[in-house]
Amino acid sequence: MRKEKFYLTTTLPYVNAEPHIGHALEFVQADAIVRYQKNKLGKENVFFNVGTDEHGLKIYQKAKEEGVSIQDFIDKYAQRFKDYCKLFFVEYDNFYRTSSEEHSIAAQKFWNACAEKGDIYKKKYGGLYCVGCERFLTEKELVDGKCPDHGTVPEYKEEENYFFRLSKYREPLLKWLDSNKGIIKPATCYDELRKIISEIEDISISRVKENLPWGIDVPDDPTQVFYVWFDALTNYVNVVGYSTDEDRLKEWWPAVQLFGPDNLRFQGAIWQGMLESAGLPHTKMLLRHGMVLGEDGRKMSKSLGNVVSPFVQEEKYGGEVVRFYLLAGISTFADSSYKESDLVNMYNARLANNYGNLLNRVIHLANAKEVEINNESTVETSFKERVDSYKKTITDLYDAYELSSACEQIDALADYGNKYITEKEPWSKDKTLEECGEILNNLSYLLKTVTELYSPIIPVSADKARNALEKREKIILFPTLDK
RNA sequence: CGCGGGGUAGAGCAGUGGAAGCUCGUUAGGCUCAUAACCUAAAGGUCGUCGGUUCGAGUCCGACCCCCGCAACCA
Repeated sequence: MRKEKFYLTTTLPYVNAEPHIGHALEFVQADAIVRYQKNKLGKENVFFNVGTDEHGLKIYQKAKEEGVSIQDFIDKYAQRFKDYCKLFFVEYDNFYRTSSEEHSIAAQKFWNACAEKGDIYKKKYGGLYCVGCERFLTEKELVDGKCPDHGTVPEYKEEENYFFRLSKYREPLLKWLDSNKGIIKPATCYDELRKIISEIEDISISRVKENLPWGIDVPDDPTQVFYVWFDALTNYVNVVGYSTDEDRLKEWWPAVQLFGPDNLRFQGAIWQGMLESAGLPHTKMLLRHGMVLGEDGRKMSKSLGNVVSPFVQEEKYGGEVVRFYLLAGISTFADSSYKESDLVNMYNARLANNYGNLLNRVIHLANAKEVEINNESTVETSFKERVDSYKKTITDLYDAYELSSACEQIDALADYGNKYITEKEPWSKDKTLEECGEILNNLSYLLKTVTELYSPIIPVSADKARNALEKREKIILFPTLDK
């Protein structure tokens, strides 16, 4: 019997700008889910893909603007994103780059698969074209009928592009969604996605190469290149062997896909249509995380001046503390504000005062009284049952991808430990050494459990805590932060 | 009437018909093993507004007000 496999992928950030706090949220959530699954299923049965989306007009333009070669430009940003992962302890199994040779080949094979299904056709497309921008503008972008960047009136121009027959999959996709209602989180997205699918039309999937040299060549048509989304989306299957290793693909795909609010259309509708066209199974689970808003509750933007820099935050508090806040403090699926005061409060309350402090209380007392701890076999049954019932609740939450709720329950378990030690008073002179030993051994089991459950969230500190507990070394893991 | 989410104690949130809750913060007391940490208790809300259904509504229905996100490439 085949062992259960777990494959999770994030979306691939588009590398035309520096990583922002939202990327951190997605990466960190993904990493926490993956670490939990690796603990549960074993590392070899879990696969974690991240990467960067490196084609398209904006990158082409940006590189030109900066006066560097496209290759240098994308290499630099891919590296920025790799470093970014390291900053927040994100350990991916693969970093996918859409500029790679293998990606081009696989994407072309994907195209051919859709073409063989009769789902790709050529069509003339007309629109307002700005010569300065070298691209079509939408009505919305225009200011007084002029291009906002160049101040010129765009001209009507026609271009012939390839289109993907997405409309053909409208009904099949609705059917799929309706018979898989639990496939998307949060559940409130279900109606939204259903509406998106019910309104999907065919989409343009290529650009004229003359206008946009930076893209993957369309098979058998040297005048056209892939529209960036159409190649980028295929990465999720390419990375696990699409077109190169059928067995491997079957072993891993479908994946759990994590993405942001603006990506519901692409991941939930377009990509699902593409999969169906190519004869591949649909995504296993669609997780749409929330948006990190500014302290004022609005979307971060330079003009509002409410942008939180992940680099400044990391420098100030350390990657793990920021990570903890993103996972425990920021709502997992709903939009929520990033507030530094909340970060400090939550860190102090949960990690420093509750968990960290309890760890020291137990280690310190165990050493002072010279009693045995870390003996699981002698933990009091009723106490163990209590701890294990918390553990069950928490692992259920992890399995449901409810990260912030899981964190809340881990905190509740540590809190139970603090109440327990206060009530039992193992430091009291009235207690025999035997009683004291039992109380502290119970608590060491609780701490071991808390540490294990926290390890997907704060992996480095969890390691240190495990070590400290085993060696009975007193350690200030989480120094209190000033407000 | 573009689509969607939301308005519950100072802050952040849970709660979808039956005695208003949680965390942080605040105040008071206790403890003293511990990172001025921990424990207990208290104060603090006419659940956006108005109307309706019901024996009973934060919870259902209607209208309205306000906030936020999205609307073919910013997670």
